[in-house]
Amino acid sequence: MNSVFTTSAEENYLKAIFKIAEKEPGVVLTNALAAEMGTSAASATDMLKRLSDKQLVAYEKYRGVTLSETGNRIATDLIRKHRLWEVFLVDKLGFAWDEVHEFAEQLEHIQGEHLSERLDEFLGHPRFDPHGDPIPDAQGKWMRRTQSRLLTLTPGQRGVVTGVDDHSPSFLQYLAELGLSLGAELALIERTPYDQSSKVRIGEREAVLSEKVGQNLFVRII
Amino acid sequence: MNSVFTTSAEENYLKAIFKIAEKEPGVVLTNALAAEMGTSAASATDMLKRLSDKQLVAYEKYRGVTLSETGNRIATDLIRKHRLWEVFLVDKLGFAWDEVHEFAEQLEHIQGEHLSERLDEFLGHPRFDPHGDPIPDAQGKWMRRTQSRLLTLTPGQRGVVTGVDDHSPSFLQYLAELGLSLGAELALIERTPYDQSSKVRIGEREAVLSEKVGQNLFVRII
DNA sequence: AAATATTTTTAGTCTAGTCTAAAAATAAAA
DNA sequence: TTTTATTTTTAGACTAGACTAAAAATATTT
Repeated sequence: MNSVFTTSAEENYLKAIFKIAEKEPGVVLTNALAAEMGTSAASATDMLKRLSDKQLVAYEKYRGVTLSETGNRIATDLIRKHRLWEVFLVDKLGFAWDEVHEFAEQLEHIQGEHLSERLDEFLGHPRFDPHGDPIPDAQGKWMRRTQSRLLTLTPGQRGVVTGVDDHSPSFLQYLAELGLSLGAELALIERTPYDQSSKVRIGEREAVLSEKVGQNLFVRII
Repeated sequence: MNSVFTTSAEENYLKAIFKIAEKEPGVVLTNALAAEMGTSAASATDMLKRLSDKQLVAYEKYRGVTLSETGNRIATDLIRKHRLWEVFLVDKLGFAWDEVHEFAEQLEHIQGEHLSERLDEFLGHPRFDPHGDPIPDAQGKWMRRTQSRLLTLTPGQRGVVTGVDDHSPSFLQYLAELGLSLGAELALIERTPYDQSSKVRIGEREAVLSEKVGQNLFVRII
């Protein structure tokens, strides 16, 4: 349906623009894009010209870039495929949630008719990936959800883990060791004013979580 | 385990060399390789130098090329992954046997630890792909099988469809319409001496199959 | 064995995507 | 508002993988 041929490199830039604009709405600057991609600003400028020629972005020299309608659609579809493949890798192949990103990074670029529809169907139309991130539907619509950072809980409140804001394998592994996978329940016992660390109960166990963890862990308050 | 980084382009050449050598054992000539790859002889020569530098092939100017131990291992592993993904696409995602080649052609290049082991496990260690081609095991060992071309049957003999020697979508679709999927039974009623066409019974139906079909359809005689 | 045909390699060019260094534009400070 | 700092773009070069045209090597005929 999308009629524009895109290379993997172009697709990765589109995703990066989407990701930056998601956190910081508005125009995306060349340097921010280069940093996100881990390349030089010169390379980013080069690519922005290509993407602009293909009408995938609105780009004004020195002023920054935004995704076009088509560019947005492609980026959304990539994220959809990335997250569907992650569900496949975890639910069906049995990988841990910290092992799947690199695979999905490759799998999201697989081209062809009906692949994501069939995959989505096979997986039972999952709405969230193994890290709790929402999976846009086939029309590119996003599921909205109310979740809070652990840091915003007050002592006595309880929550269910719904997602993370840091996808690094080390953080994900640490959480898994603590028993804090998606769906796990925790209760905030107290917060230390000095360093904003959170003492929590996880099932039978107690643990002290740093401010950094409190910042990067999402829960639904129950 | 393989420690040699290979690009998708290099991998496709290794597969092509393997494929040619499989049909016509011995040294593979540059022109044959170029034809198989759909490129020019100059491009093939270029790539042979690269593959030779990486010790993936034994290449002698003007004399042709053979796969090294490592090259053979990589090609075998690609075929393994290709065929495992085809099983996934047909058995799990519900694609038809004529729709999966292009997807698998991309999926076979996905890199990462343990992916094919996990996929193989998930699929129940299949020994043949949806076209009846054998899937080498994790050690690169091939399953050998006794099968005959339909053309070699004599009237009265019965067989089970075990594979095809032509993977084109049009042939595969035609077979599917005839009810000749993998595992289907047929009986040879008669063979016309004039054009070597085969009149067969498939369940309740009868069909006349051309010499070309008889040449490209494998059966196990029962 | 010489002439001709075929195959293969070399030489030179192209594109996508990367880089560094230098130039130009914009933003911030004096 | 002029100077300084920062950001962005341009210029030029590199690599992988492709191409065409020409040259060289091998194979086939006569």
